[in-house]
Amino acid sequence: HKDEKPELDPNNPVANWIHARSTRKKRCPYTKYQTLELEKEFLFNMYLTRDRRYEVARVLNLTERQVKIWFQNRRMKMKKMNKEKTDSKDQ
Amino acid sequence: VMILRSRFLDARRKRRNFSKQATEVLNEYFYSHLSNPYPSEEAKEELAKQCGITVSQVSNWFGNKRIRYKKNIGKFQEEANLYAMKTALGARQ
DNA sequence: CGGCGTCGTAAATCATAGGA
DNA sequence: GTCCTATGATTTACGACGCC
Repeated sequence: HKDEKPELDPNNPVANWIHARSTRKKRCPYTKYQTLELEKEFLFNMYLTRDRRYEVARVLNLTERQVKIWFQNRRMKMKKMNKEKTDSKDQ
Repeated sequence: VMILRSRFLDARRKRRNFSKQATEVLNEYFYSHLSNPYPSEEAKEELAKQCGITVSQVSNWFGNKRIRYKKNIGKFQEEANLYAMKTALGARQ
């Protein structure tokens, strides 16, 4: 018989998996205050203007990149919550 | 009706470990796709149906399983062998 | 091209179920 | 009930790719 799929290394099943780069910043949980303020801002508007992003980052001592990503993640969370709500209603 | 609804919501609020059969199904998929344990959306839906859980829960399960397996392959060796054997036996037409 | 959008995920962490 | 580990869910941080 033949090897149809490239089973690269049976001793290394993990070799082909997705791996985070070593340069990735370690996850750093935000404080209650930071999260609360971010939630308040999200309630005000789900999408940030550049000025608001700068201001929020400055006040919470986060980078603009962190604030941008927090909003992206928060929107995905909202989407997931809405889906679960409609799914349970529609059975 | 309100009682049933609230009971249902309460049941959802408390985390429960998945049933033995559900875990069995998920592990069978995981170990039979060990070189690429990333089920497609369609596969996730099928697994969710078989296990009686949501697609999100299937995604969570695979995410947790991949990282925990990778972090300590040795700890899962026995389990891996068990499911490899099970798959091999089942594959004999 | 740059930058922000979503989507799917890694990895760490949280919360607590469950069993000794 | 206490202690501990396993397990399911949530939280940061990216990579890949899309649109404008």
